[in-house]
Amino acid sequence: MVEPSPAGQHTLRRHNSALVLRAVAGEPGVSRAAIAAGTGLAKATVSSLVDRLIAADLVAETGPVARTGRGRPSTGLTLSTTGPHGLGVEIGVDYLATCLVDLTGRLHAHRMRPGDNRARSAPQVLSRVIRVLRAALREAETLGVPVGGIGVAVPGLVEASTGRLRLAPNLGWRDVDLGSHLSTALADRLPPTGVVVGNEADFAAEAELWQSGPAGPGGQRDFVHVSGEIGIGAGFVVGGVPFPGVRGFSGEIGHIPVDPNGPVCGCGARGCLDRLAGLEWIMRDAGVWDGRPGVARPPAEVLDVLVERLTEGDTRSRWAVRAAGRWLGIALAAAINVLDIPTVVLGGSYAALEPWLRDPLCAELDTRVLSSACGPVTVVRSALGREAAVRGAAASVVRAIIADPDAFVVAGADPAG
Amino acid sequence: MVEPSPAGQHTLRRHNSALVLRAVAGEPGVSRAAIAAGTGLAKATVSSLVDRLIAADLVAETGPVARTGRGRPSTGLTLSTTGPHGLGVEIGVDYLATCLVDLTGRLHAHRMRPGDNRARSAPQVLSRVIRVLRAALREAETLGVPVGGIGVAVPGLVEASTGRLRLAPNLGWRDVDLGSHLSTALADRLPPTGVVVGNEADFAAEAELWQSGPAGPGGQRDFVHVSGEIGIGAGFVVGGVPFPGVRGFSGEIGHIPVDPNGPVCGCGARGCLDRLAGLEWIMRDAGVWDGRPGVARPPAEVLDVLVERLTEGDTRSRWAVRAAGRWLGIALAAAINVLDIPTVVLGGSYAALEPWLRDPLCAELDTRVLSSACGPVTVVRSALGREAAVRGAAASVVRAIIADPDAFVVAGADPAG
DNA sequence: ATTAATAGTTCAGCCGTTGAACTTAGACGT
DNA sequence: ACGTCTAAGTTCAACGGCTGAACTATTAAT
Repeated sequence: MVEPSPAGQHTLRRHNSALVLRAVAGEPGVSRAAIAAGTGLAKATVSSLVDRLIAADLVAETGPVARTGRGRPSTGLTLSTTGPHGLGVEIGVDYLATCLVDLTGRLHAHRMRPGDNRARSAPQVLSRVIRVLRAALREAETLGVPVGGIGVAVPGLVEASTGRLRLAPNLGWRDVDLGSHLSTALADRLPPTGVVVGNEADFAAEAELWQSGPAGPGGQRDFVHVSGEIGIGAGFVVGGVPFPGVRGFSGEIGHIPVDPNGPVCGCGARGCLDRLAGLEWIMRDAGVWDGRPGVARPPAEVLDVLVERLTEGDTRSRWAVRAAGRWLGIALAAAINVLDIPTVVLGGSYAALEPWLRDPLCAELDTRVLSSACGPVTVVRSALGREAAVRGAAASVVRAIIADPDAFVVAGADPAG
Repeated sequence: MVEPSPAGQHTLRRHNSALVLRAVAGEPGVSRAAIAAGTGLAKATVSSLVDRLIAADLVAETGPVARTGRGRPSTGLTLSTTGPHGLGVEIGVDYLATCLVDLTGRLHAHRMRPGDNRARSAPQVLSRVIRVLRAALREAETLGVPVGGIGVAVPGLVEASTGRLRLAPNLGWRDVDLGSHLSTALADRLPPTGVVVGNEADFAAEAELWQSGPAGPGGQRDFVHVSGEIGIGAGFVVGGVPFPGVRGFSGEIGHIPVDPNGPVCGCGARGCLDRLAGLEWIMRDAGVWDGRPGVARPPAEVLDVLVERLTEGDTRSRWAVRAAGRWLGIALAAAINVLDIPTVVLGGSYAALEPWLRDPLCAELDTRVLSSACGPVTVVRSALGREAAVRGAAASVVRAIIADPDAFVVAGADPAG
């Protein structure tokens, strides 16, 4: 929704600060003059804004030299690497991951702590999350970098307005008020932006957007990022901005009915995509894993075994992945007909399976997406691995700062000076 | 996308003008003082902005009296009924409709001209559209009301960036540059806002939003409006704003695959919703119409026959509509899992069938929408009939003016003064 | 008639942006 | 080595829009 608030002079500053910072982020090393030319702002304005951004340690000068040709050489500007960092946590089904990224998106610290979270109660896991976060905050302190905010990725429906986790089937959680719980527990060290909770698939999409630079994956700033794991989720990016849906529950493509009379899914419905193309079932169908679904997860190595067999040409594995590709194509055709986002990024474990998923997937998309008559649906493979969600959680903090730096500028200007 | 343009003082005016105008639109009869209190702007600012809006004839004073109690009585403000009007045209499969609405959304003139457009070539239909538009413009002139812009509703994929109609299966058209064609043909009488082409389902959703007041249907400003006719389309409204998708092709729920191995649809794919729950097929299955699909359309009265039989309790009709309701539920479950818009408005011919569609539809939604565990999906019936699309086309013109009046204010201030 | 209360206007002041003039700093040519 | 040229960045008066306080206008209540 458009903000229904009055606009004053400070609104201009805010808007233009964001504009300038975005220019710096989009083209590291730009000069003030180039920003002025690119944005349409006057040189004087850009200088004034840049000074403030430098004072807040969001932007840094790369040094006074940057030879171009004739005339006074320009002073390059970049996002400050000593500015506020984003701290990301992912509460996975069988691990806890953290990472720290700077304003440019570069990874500074990454930790992975295995351990089945389904075996523990929500409070147990939460106190572990708090310990892990405190450790990460300490680590940032020893590294000498300030933490701007914390992003928390969870595999479930997160209410955007409140930060409550409403439903996490794979964790077996319901109605956990993650946002305020973590905020109060960390009240003594709460970073400026606070704690933002979100869905892992949405964060993964954000990481993809970040990783692939300002142009986005495949040169697109609009894409569907599919996180294919045990459960299948999607994150949407429209015009370079995440689309969270009304309440934040968008992207649950794992529960699109692709075969209305098909097998029963864990959610109780019949023929959900999760049940027909989820990693667990692909592995069962391929015969690379014989665990019962939902009881214990296939270990990460099983994916490697599957890929190996696929490479060798194993018929059963190939058949299983082809079938999954077709079902995925049907679900994505539904999603694209609904949303009109003609680029698909295969992420998570699907990235590794892309060579074998691609053809059956594209075949379904070509016949079933109405707008494919007006231009093909592009399918690309994610550049990021399984750490996409954590990185996205951390990056979302940083993205929020870049999208609206002014609050941070005035807040940061006081203690800095 | 967020606009990457610099913000100056004029941007403030623009934003705040829209803010004030929206306040007037949302609560007809408000005083300047109430607007100031409601928006947070200073009284002086509101006065200044209102004066400009009155000068541009977007706002009118209702007369200097409006007794409240003690103190100086307030001067009520409303949207001007003599201000710019929106002219809407709908190119239906077997009719051409026009209408004229004022800033408040009230219908001033409405014409319906039957005639099968599939029998004619696109240029033939276009010249007829131009004649019809010229007639409507003359009529507006004799009524003494200015026309602010023209909205054109078409049953097909319209490229938002260019106004080109890329594909209209039910008309048999491909790649018709409606926008620029109409603009040049009407160049001598082109209204300020020009010509905007859009999908009929999107416009219908916009009409629904308008009709149901600032709160939206069912008190929601987020909903999926389903236009159920021969083809099934949907328009999405998120936060009170239409969601057009990346290229403007969103909402093609008629081609969601609901039964991957089902019957072949006109688009070539198998088991599309159109083929299983489109009006033509409901009528065939119900036995109220025996025309061959796609050859000639069932006349409008057939719907009345169907409704009559349903009311009488005819088993075959009820069975056919129940089946359609289930398929529709499956498709909408997919859409809602993707988009997270938990309110469905049944529009078009589906509005008349709502009593019989409702139960099977809701049953599917309850089991198949993952987030239904966090709150039920609401299903309501549209207040508007089949004229929703034309009205939406006209209303979209007016909505654009209200959303960004400033361009109109400065443009209108010159010739007015 | 006086007082109280509310609506709307006027005006000096503040703030951010702007464009022009100015300063800075290196490259090129002789 | 020196002056000239070019482009980057800064300074400053001016402009436009918002604001709060003071002021006027208009009605009800005492």
